[in-house]
Amino acid sequence: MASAQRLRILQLLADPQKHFGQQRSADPMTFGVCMTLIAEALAVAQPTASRHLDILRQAGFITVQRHLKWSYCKRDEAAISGYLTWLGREISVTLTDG
Amino acid sequence: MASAQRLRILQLLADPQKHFGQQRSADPMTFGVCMTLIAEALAVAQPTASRHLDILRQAGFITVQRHLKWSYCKRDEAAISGYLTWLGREISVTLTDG
DNA sequence: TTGTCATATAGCTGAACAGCTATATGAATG
DNA sequence: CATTCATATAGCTGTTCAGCTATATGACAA
Repeated sequence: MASAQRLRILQLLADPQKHFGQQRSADPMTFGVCMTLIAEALAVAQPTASRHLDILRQAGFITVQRHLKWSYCKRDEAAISGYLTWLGREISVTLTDG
Repeated sequence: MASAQRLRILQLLADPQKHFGQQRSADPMTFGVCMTLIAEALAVAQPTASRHLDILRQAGFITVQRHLKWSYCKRDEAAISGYLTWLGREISVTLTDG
């Protein structure tokens, strides 16, 4: 699931204030970040970002919350860390704390 | 780096005794597992397995030790768990112990 | 109800990838 | 020195994937 671009999205969303502080419609920390800003940050066209974000959503790594005309994307921390734990078990590694 | 087939190889090599107990030329636990047996276990042609194993070796996840006419593959536990730790930091997750 | 804006979908293209067969290499054996 | 066997390389094919443009959708604003 984790292409380089999708990892990058998860990285950006880990610090919304830093990367998306310019968002005016809603607080990026509380509500999440709208897709257009994410597309800009990745420097890809809007449909490209839309597809990446949809895949992340299907995989459960982000939630997408509609409000007015925007879709706000936010990390699902439990799902992300759960995935890493699963991956560690899958290849029989005892993870060290990060 | 981690395609499904390459994850599968790491899984198989996590328990050499169980999956490659039939290896006669050397103890799979101590020396590693030869490529032909891995190809059989994956049910792919020998060159296909050879490429996967070379990629795993380049990535540092396995070591390949030549002895007589065989190449014995073995997990590099430090590299694997180091990778997972790196991945966790990369996406800003504090890993839980597995 | 028309226009505008954010997002989604359709459909295309080129690159990367995993599989295969055929063949080369290199070491050990007869 | 020829043969055999494990592995590597070359080269092909079909599939997946990430990007794009064009266009549809759906909601709010005028």
